Amino acid sequence: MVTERLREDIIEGTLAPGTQLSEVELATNFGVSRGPIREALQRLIQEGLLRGEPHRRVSVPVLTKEDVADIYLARTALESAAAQSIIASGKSEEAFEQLDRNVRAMDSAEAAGDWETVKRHDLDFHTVLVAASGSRRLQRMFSTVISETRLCVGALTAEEARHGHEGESPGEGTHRKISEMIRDGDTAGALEALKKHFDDAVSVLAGRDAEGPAPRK
Amino acid sequence: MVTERLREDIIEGTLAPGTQLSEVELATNFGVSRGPIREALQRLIQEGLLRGEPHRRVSVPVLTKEDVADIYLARTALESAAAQSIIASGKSEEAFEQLDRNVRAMDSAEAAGDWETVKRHDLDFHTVLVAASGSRRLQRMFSTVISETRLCVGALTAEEARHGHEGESPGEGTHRKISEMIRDGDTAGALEALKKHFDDAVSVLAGRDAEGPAPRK
DNA sequence: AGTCTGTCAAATGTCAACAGTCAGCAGTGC
DNA sequence: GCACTGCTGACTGTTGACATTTGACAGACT
Repeated sequence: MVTERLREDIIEGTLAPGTQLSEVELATNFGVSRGPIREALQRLIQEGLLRGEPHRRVSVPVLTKEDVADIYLARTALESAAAQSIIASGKSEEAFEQLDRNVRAMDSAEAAGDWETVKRHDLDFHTVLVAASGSRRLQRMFSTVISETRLCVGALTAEEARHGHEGESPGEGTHRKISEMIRDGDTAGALEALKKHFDDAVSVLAGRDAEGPAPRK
Repeated sequence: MVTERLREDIIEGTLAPGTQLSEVELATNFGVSRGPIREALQRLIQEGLLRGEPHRRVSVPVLTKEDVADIYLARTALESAAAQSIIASGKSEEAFEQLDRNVRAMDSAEAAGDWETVKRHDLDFHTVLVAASGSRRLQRMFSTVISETRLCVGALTAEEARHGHEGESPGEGTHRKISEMIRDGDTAGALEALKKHFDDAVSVLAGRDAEGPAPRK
């Protein structure tokens, strides 16, 4: 339970990237001992939400452009495999049903201008996609990279997202396209749509934070 | 360090699948307190080498046929992505060099009849493949599934492996084929070779342990 | 006889205290 | 003035003991 709260704090951005965390401080803040704190930290380290070296304070990672690209490379691998698996095992129909529900929710949220909800349903869409594959390993691995993704897009605003897409087709439509490709059993098409979706996302995320020439040391 | 020893014990098969582990027992056996033991156990649980529920003893998982198929589905996803990434970023040459070294080592070990060494180089080949992609996430995720793979093939003998391949082309050649496909930049060919390699492996592993009709309860 | 409940032992989750290690800083020598 | 050495402080890694929960066994009731 303490893991959850810490995870939220990291993802929500309450804990800025680069922040160094002290075990005793966290322990007093959460009102528990250092034991549970250590477990939570270790778990989050293995999820990639924290970086930690022996005898050194754990810290919230600062994600470079390379990290962002890497995260989306990993997501491409996982979600492509999930889509292939879904189509290959003939579960396209029920997968589409669940996915479409998310797509519609996303659309209505966008129409209402509720950007936070759009983001949530976006993430949910991809989570549902991987879950529909029924693969425990895929889901386990995905849960870690989706956390890192949330870390990336946590502070992303609607304007930034729109800015990256300037002139292009509206990015939101690609979710619908992906789900329809899966429904139709078009593996190659689904993979292509997924890849394009992720390439767009990377360009948006890399385009914004011109966070200077990362401190060399 | 205690994590390493426990991991080895699990993978080597010293701890039979289904065994229930007690924290205090492990602590006394290793000569350390329960703290480090808990950390090690938690780490191994997140690696998939142990199963654990709250207030319940952790246990070595018994891998069903579905689990084996799932592990190899995950490996297909990861290694396919690695191969694609290697070719796309033009690192085919140096990747081939490293891979070929492993292939040759495997061949010589097989000629010498040293099956354990063959298995080790087999696993190393795939580890090198993923490492050559340069993706930290891919490597991180792969390290967990390769551990589970070692759990699968731990007790696999040369006869069992040969039995599964009866009549087919020698399974070892596929490694060479994969590395050559990567060298030549043939993405589709590499993916196909990988998939075939894994399908063979699954059929071998599923074919052996006719572990009866898994206890229903 | 079968089932249910009360009790008990063992194991896990948690806590506070101890030992070991690293970063920063003052002081000294060149 | 600059670099090196020794020290101080804080933090992590580890330990042993305490509370809480689970699983099982024995006994009584239907």
